Amino acid sequence: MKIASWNVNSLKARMEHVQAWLESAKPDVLAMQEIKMESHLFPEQAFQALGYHCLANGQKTYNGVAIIAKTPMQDVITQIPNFADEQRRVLAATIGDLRVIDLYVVNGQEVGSEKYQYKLNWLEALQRWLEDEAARYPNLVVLGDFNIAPDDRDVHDPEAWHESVLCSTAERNAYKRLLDLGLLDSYRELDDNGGVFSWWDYRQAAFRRNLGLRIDLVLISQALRGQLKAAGIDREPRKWDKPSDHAPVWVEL
DNA sequence: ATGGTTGTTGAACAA
Repeated sequence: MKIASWNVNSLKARMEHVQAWLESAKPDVLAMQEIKMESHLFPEQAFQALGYHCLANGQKTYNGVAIIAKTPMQDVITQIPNFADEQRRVLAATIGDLRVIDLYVVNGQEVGSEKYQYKLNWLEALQRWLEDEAARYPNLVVLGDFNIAPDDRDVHDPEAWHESVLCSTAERNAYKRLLDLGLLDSYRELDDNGGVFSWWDYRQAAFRRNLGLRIDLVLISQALRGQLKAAGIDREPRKWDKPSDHAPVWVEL
């Protein structure tokens, strides 16, 4: 079973890329972030034609997450419980014997900013929710755009990024607390090497120069560790014309 | 070099 995550940076702008990637990679589940459209505009029929069931949790202009899956989805949650938030950033569903939680973590803009504080508050609320989800669902997959590079191996220039947003100690500690719930970074389980990234800025030819960060992650619960066959980051779509700034990341269970 | 690029909405914001 192949499960993938992709920050598409506008599904309207990226629909052709997503369709092309689905036809080549053939994931059973794809969690998307930054669909940047309201739920009723989600192109459900086009995905159904490719054999996918659809769930969308969108809003106008910004944010928005969606999950498509080859089998039906149940027990859907579209917001972090007990956390007032206008922004559409989470989507959870049960798919077969898996609980899948799609996240578009707050970017945070700059350390010390209001948006950074919102990010830390959001991560704290996420932690409380995932404690419940982890207790309820042993077979848990938490994936998406985490907007946190877990450690310096995930950063092209750790000195330049030292204590800046996406790399700060407070963000990394919040990430570590998520792992303390019994979650594993599937990519790191199978590859210790640095220099492998999932996001490259559009500016300064960052992709060509591999000036990136690994901020798109697929976390799996320890109960699923024995089923982990492979994990990867597919750089190909980042080479296409008018790409998303993120690459799809995936696991095979 | 506080630059640069892209997407959405209509000059500014977010990433």
